[in-house]
Amino acid sequence: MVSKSPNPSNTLPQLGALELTLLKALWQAPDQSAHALREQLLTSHTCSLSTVQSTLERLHRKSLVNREKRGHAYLYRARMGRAELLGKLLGGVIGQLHTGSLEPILSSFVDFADRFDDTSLDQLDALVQQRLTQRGDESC
Amino acid sequence: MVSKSPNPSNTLPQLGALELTLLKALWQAPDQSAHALREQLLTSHTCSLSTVQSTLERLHRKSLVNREKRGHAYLYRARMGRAELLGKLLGGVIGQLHTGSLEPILSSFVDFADRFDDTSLDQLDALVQQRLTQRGDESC
DNA sequence: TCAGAACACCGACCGACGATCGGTTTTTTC
DNA sequence: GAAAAAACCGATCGTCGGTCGGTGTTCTGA
Repeated sequence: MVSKSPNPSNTLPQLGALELTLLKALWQAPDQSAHALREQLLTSHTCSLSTVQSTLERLHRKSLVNREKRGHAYLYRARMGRAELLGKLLGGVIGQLHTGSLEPILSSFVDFADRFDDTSLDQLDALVQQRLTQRGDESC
Repeated sequence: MVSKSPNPSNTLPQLGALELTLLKALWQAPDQSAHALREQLLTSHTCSLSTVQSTLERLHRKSLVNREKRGHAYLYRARMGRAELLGKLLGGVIGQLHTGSLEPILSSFVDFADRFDDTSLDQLDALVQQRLTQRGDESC
């Protein structure tokens, strides 16, 4: 097991810059080798193959990517989608600051959405309505 | 030297456990001294006064608390409310994973809210409606 | 079959950061 | 002026992400 309990469940491990870059690359094109990923990054970020491998290894330990041996190389693939990871990270941040009541959280988020652009509140409204309808269907 | 040159603007500084604890204490009762804060923490977390002071100093450097000299001691006060900080942190996480389009973000959040408990979607709906109405008022 | 290429694997180092503390200096206060 | 209290100044420790080189293992093609 990897736990070692360094984390009192207080904070979730931060994602580093390269980790994030690799995840994004894997979302764009799954099942890539370390070699391919490094090639793909060369325009924006140059580093050795070892670095890419180590970082992928770390992502694997964090259960953020799966890998499968193809020949003698690994093919990596993101374990969860962008939206799912975002949900997890949001949950982590919220967990740090929650008061028990959900209202301040929702309020903060509506606030955030409202500041984003002019149409975001309407989009949010639409999504909520859609979800409410959907829920109504399921419960009957 | 204290180095500085903090963030490559990639990730926002993580809040540590003690930092968070102190922040929460300051939200509950503003304008407290390091001494008072330490006293208040003794039940859950014992550490020296120096530790509390250093941590408050760090929060001050991060512009998360203001302080004012009262006698020979500082009185600390959170610079932003819980909801505001939460908004900032949400923005940070979202900034790491945004695709340009807002929709996946909103979707992730609705998803998160829906899983939280049975009433959260309705609460969210109410908040959105309220905000929409409010916005309509302002624009006229 | 065998040599070289490609890759995983291991360990090391660095810089940043949060937590922690002790010693020293400054400020209050009696 | 002396004692108490607090700020101030490092110093240490553990974790983490990024970085790399060396070594061993596995393919692959001539």
